[in-house]
Amino acid sequence: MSAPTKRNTRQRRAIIDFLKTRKEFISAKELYSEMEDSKVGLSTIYRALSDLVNDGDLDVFIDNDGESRFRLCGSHHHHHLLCRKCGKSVEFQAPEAEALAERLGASEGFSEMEHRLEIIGTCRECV
Amino acid sequence: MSAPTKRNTRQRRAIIDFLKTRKEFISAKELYSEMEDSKVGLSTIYRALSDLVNDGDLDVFIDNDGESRFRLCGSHHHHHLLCRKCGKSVEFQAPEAEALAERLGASEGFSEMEHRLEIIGTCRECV
DNA sequence: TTGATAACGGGAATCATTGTCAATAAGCCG
DNA sequence: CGGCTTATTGACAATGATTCCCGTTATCAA
Repeated sequence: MSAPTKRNTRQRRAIIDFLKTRKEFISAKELYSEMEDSKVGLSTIYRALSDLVNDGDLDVFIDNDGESRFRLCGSHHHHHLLCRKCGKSVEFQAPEAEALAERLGASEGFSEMEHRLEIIGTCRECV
Repeated sequence: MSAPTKRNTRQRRAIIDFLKTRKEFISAKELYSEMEDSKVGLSTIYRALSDLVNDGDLDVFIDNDGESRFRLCGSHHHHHLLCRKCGKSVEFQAPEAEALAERLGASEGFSEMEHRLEIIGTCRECV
């Protein structure tokens, strides 16, 4: 799955290793600062992330601030339930949502579906 | 649904009127150039779009270039299926999603649920 | 009509991302 | 083990969408 044409550099290894330890989505900048000990340049991080996305090894989505966030594929897909007042968030799996996405997309002739489901509510403490 | 605190200015009317004639999603810049004759400043367009989104009158999504694209909402709550390559979008209703959000939220002690579901895929033409 | 102030607009500022290019280091061959 | 070729790196500049700033203008309640 990884492209065979890329060289196996210290920087690229460091980035992949870091991503393996990381469950949640992370932005390029965050990766840069959390990896500062590894001495990897920001440009290199952007390039590596872009390559990994093209190779299908990373999931991406663009958040509400227009910033891309990345995560290694293959961790379990989940969604967020979050409180509109305190921001507390709970992760959950929703197999129904996976199926729904697949079915609805296919019915319109779409393929390779991804989806995002976000539920916003008021939590017990904030009512 | 529109906020009552906003003034009814020529510019805001022009933007809303333009959007009413427009079925597809449009970016702020495109709106700006297509509305040249109306002499509305770019800052004003960004502000108006942002207000309309906050009031729930506009749908937005961020395309693959990180650019926001806007369109007047229909009256019913709905979700979007969109093509990751050409940006074509299809609206759909998903009563299952409403029920899912309600049930999952309640099971964690949340109330007054809202939700957003977005399905991204590759459309027939872009495969 | 008038006064308070929300909205405007043009340009500067911001910030994520991409481009540039000289220096560096993988991977290969002998 | 060296030396060679060339992909990769990284510091910095450039880009481009969006937001900020602030003096001016327009709305609207009184």
